[in-house]
Amino acid sequence: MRVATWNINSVRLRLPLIERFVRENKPDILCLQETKVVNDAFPEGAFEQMGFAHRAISGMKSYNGVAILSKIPFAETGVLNWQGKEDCRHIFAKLAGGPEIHCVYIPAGGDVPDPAANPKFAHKLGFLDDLAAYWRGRDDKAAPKMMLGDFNIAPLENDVWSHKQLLDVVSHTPLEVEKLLALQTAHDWIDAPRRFVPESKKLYSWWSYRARDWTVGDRGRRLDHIWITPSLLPQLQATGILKAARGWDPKPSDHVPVWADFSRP
DNA sequence: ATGGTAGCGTAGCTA
Repeated sequence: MRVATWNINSVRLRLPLIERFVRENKPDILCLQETKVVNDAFPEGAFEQMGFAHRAISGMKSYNGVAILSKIPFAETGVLNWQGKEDCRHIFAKLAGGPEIHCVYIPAGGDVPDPAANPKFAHKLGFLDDLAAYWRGRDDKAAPKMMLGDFNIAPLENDVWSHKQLLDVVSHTPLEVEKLLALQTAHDWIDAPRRFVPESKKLYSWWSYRARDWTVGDRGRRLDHIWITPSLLPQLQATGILKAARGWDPKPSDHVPVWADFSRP
């Protein structure tokens, strides 16, 4: 079973690229963030044709939006809200006879890394606190789950192109990294791609649009993550980050797909 | 220190 996550930055605009990814990489479960479309206008037919007969979507006008597209039936789906906002950032689906899958889009947090001066950064930190409290409060720690998506934080030194130069840049500040690690601890989450790529090696999933040439200097960040519970670790076979998708034509997302393969129990 | 690009939706917000 292959599970993938991709911040697609408009599901409607990026449909041809999604079709290419699905054709070439054959995910069984595809989690999307920043779909940027209300549910009524979500291109369900295109996903049906790609073989995703089971779909959980949560979208709003212009911003955010998450979706789980699946070839495997769901036993249950739901939407979760944090910080008192219904802003379409968290959707989950429990597979029939399989793990629970949480697709999350953590707020980006604006530009100023000070929660007193920047409400968007305060929202990001509060969202992380709420999510950690949710996972700390669940009493079924042993049940297999994964949480994946655009977390908008690159926690490790080699999750960014320059640790020193990004210490004051939202996405890599010590404050939000600390909150992300607290969230990780709250449910014993395992960082799946780092099981295969040592922390000493650079690993990115995002390259800014705001560069003339995204390949110059390889100034990336690992903002997109796949976390799994220890109960799923024995089934984890491989992970990958499809860097080539950053250069796909026409009009790529600034994020690339991250995937993980699991053996079926 | 600033601005750079992208998407939605058609101005300005968010990233």
